[in-house]
Amino acid sequence: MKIEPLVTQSLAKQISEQLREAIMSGELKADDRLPTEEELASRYQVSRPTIREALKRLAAQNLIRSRRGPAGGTFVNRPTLEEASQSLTSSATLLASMDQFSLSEIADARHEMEAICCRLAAQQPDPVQLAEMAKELAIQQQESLSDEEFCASDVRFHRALVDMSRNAMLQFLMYGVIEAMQPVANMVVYRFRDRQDVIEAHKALYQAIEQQDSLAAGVALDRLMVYLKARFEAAQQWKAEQGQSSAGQN
Amino acid sequence: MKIEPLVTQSLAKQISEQLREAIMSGELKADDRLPTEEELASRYQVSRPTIREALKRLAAQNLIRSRRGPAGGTFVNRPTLEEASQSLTSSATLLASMDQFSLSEIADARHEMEAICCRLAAQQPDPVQLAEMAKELAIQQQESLSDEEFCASDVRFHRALVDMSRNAMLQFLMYGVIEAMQPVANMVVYRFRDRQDVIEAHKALYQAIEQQDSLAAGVALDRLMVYLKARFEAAQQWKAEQGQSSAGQN
DNA sequence: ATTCCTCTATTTGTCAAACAAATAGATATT
DNA sequence: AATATCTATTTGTTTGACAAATAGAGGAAT
Repeated sequence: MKIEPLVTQSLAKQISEQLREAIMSGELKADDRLPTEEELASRYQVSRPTIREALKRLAAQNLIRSRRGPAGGTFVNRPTLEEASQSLTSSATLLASMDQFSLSEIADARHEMEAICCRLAAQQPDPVQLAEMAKELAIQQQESLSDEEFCASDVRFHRALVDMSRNAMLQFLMYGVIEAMQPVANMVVYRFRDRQDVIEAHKALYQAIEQQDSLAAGVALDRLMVYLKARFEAAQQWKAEQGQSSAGQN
Repeated sequence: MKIEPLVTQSLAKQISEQLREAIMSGELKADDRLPTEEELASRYQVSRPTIREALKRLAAQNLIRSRRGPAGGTFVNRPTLEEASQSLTSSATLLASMDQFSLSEIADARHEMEAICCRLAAQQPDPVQLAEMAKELAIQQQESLSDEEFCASDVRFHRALVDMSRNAMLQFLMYGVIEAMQPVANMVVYRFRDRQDVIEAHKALYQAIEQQDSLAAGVALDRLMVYLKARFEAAQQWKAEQGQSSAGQN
């Protein structure tokens, strides 16, 4: 006689799993409207709060959205690369904050992966993204730029580079990885001299890709990444020391 | 006069965001116990169902777990690489199912990224993972193996390779990417001859890494990946045709 | 004294019924 | 014809209650 483990999971969890399957399998397509909460409740033979908990689980994963009113209801979301990347970022940030991996590992992974993008980009650079990079390069040279704005432009510059890889999966991953480094990047104080160094590296990167010179692009990226990694580590150490001393003061 | 958009978000969403912040910032550490639902309700001045909805959102993201009874309650989860990779997989699968990117893009991304892992692994191969790879290699040569078991062993083989990169961030990403390809991989029917080809490539890969020959490892991986990609595309096309004809029959 | 059982208090899981708030569409008014 | 109002529908939130699991305390039997 085989004893089955019964279903001891909460009803809400089971229902949300079922709906999730339906969405993933394509049974429920983007922008499809789900039955009303009341109808779902009667169909699953549970109460409305239980249905609501199930729907909230899905909403937390950005799989559905809800609107009130007639013609309102619950609809299947079309996931965007952007949102998916953000959830990847938050996973990575969480893992990092729980010491599952270090920031230097993130930096190394980014370095390696961006090198791929560099190579792919240099193979057939796209004028649109090239123009984007040039634009950000110009922005970065404005001396009045705040540190936040400089970082934001830096992110856009690298995203344009990633876009040129013409591979959406790589984009999805890289957006997430780049984003995951922002908290540290924003901690770095860019003095005038530092910005100049970064901009020079960006320029070299831009020109190499424009000229379809993957080798030079790789070299320029290496230079930039090694430089950034050193800055990150310094910033992180500084932060650790601050934490130490302030902890000591308490 | 500036009109602020007020807070039109649902209470549950706001609360879950606040708790999420607390977890991410480290204010709430792993295995910490949250206040009871009732206490949270009174603290936030909302009803218990609202609190529950907020908690369910977090539960859906694997950030918390709940147990009934005294000494029960809601606890902060320690996220694992494994779980995070699974959520990455499901994001990727979802995006793919919604045509945000194609399976060939996933395959290409995996190819490029696994090449990185190969290079890193060959730099300083780890005996433990090498033994793991050898073990899986032996398993794959059993002729009685079912297709599913062959695929599962294939996954473990590649994961061992990825582990040798000694970079947890790359592991996290690669586990997800490899997993994202499984639905297609499982569709492929491996005839005897095909398995032999795959095993040969695995052998070459294993030996190259063992001998710290990154170049040879790269070549072996290229061979394997090109081969697999061709098989995947064939399987995918076959599936599309099946869908077409069965759709016509209905 | 030790082991086992039962009982109890605590906490999450589920339900029911109701009202609030938003909103699209119909209807009435100017 | 344009605008304002009403109404029906649907999600958002509250209250109150009971069910189910479970850790720990206390008692009974060996």
